[in-house]
Amino acid sequence: MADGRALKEKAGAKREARFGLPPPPVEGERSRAEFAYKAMRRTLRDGGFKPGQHLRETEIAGWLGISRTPVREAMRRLISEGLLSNGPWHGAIVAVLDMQQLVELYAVRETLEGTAAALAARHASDPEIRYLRDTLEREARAQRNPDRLVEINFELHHAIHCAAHNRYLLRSLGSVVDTLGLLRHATFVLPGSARQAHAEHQAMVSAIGRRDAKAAETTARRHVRHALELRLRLTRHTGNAVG
Amino acid sequence: MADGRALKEKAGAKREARFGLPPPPVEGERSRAEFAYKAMRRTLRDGGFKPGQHLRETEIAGWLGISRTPVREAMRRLISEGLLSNGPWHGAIVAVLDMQQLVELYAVRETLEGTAAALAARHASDPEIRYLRDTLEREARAQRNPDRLVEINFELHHAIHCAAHNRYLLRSLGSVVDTLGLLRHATFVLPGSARQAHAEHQAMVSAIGRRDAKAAETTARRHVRHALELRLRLTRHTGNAVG
DNA sequence: GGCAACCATTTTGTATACAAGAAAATACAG
DNA sequence: CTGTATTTTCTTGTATACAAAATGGTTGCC
Repeated sequence: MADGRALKEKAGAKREARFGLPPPPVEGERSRAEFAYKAMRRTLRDGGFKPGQHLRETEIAGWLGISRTPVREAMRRLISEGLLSNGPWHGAIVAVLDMQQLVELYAVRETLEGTAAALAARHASDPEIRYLRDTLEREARAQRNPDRLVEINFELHHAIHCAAHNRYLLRSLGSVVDTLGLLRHATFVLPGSARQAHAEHQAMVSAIGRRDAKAAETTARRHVRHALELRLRLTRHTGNAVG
Repeated sequence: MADGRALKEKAGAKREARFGLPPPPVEGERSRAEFAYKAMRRTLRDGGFKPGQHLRETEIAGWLGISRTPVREAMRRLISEGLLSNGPWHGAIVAVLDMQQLVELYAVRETLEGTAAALAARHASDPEIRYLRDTLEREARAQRNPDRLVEINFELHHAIHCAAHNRYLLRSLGSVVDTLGLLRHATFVLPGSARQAHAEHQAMVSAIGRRDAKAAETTARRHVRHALELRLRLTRHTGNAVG
C-alpha cells in the first residue's frame, strides 16, 4: 500500500468515462478485497456495468484506487457466484441472462421459495412473524412509490428466507436472488402488478402466521410463477436480451 | 517468507506429517490456481485435511510447490463454496458439520433432488434415460463392492441432476453435494442399506423413464429422507461430530 | 501465584514486478 | 483489394517483497 494517491488520481480521469458511476460509494471496509467486492457488486446492481462488458483487472483497480490483487479476489468471488462469467479466453465479463436462463432460474426459485415458505411456517419465531406482518403493512403504505416497493419487496422475501432457519437454503436462495439481481428493471412498472404482488404476499404471510406449511408453499410457488409471467411480459417489451 | 526454497524444503519434510497425502495427485492443469483448487478439493474429499484444521497459505503453497497467490485463490473459492470456513480471525479452517447442519442440509437436498427428478422426468432425452438405466444395472452388479457403489451412486445422482437440464438447479445441487462430501464415511456400510438404496434408485429411474414427474419427485424425496435416517444412525455410531 | 501487558513470531493482506499467452493491428504477398 | 502471417500490445497468471494485524508466549508487577 505504497501510494494509493497517484493511482487514484490517474483513475479518476477515466472513471466517469468508463463506468457511469460517481465515486465508489462505500469506504472503510476492513479489507480492500471486501471493499472491492462490495463496490463491484453495488455497481452491478445499479447497472453501472453493462451486460457482456469485459471487466479488466487493471481498469477496476485504477478506478477503485487499489492494486490488482484485491480486485482479482473480488472478481473471482463474483464469478463463483455467477454474477460475472469467465470469458472464453480467461477474463471476466458481466453475466448476461437469456430467456432460457430466465426460465430455468425461476424454476429453481419457485422450488426454493416454496420450501422457504413451508419451513418458515414451521420454524418462524413469533417476532419473525410480527416482522413479516409489519413489512406487509409498510408495503401497503408504499404502493405509490416503485423504488421503495422494490426495497420492501426484497426485505419481505429475505425475511421469509431467514425465517426458514436453514442456512443452506438461505445460501442457495441468495445465489438465485443475486443472479436475478442482474435484471435491471423491476416488474412493478407493469400496471396492476404491485397490487397483485401485495395480495400474494398477504396470502403467504397469512399462511405462515397460521403455521400452514402446505398453503405457504402453494402460495409462494404461485407468487413466483406470476413473477415469471410478469418478467417474461416485460422482457417482450424491452427486447430480447434481459439485464 | 523471504525465499521459497527454504520454505519448500521445510514444507516438503512436513508434508507427510501434516497431510496424509502422497504427492499432490493431478498435474498439468491449465493454471496453478486450478491445480491448487483441484488438489485441495480432492484432499478434502479423501479426508487428508481434518475437520476444523487450520490451513495456512504458506504451508499449502510449500506442499504444492507453488506460490501463495494461486493457493490463496483456491482457498477463497473453497470458502465461497462452503468447504472451508473463514476462521474467526481471518484464516481458513476445514468446515465441520454438526448434526443441526446435517438436518438442514438434507432438507435442502430433499427439495432439490425432488425437483431434479421431476424435471428429469419432463426434460430428459432418450439417451439420458438409457444412461440412467445402464447406471442402474451397473449398480446392481456392484452390490458387493462398497467403494464402487459409492462411485456409481454419485454417477447416478449426477446423471439425474444433469437430466433436469437446469443449470441453476445443477449449481445449487452441486453446492449441497459438495458440502455433503465433507462427510467421510459412506452410509453403505450399514447392513441392508445398499439394497434399499438400489431399490429406491430403481423406483426413481423407472418414474423418470415413464415421464411421471409426480412419482419421480415423490420417490426422490423419500430416497433422500431415508439417506438422512441412515446418516443420522451412522453419526450416532461414529460419535457426535461428523465429517 | 495469578493477572496483565508487552514483545516476538507467525500469518494474512496488499502491492508490484515479471512472464506467458492471446488478441488486434499492420504489413506483406497473392 | 483481400487474405494470411507476423509483430506488437494488452491482459491475465504467478511470484515475491513488504506491511499490518493478531496470536501466543514471556516477563514483570501486584
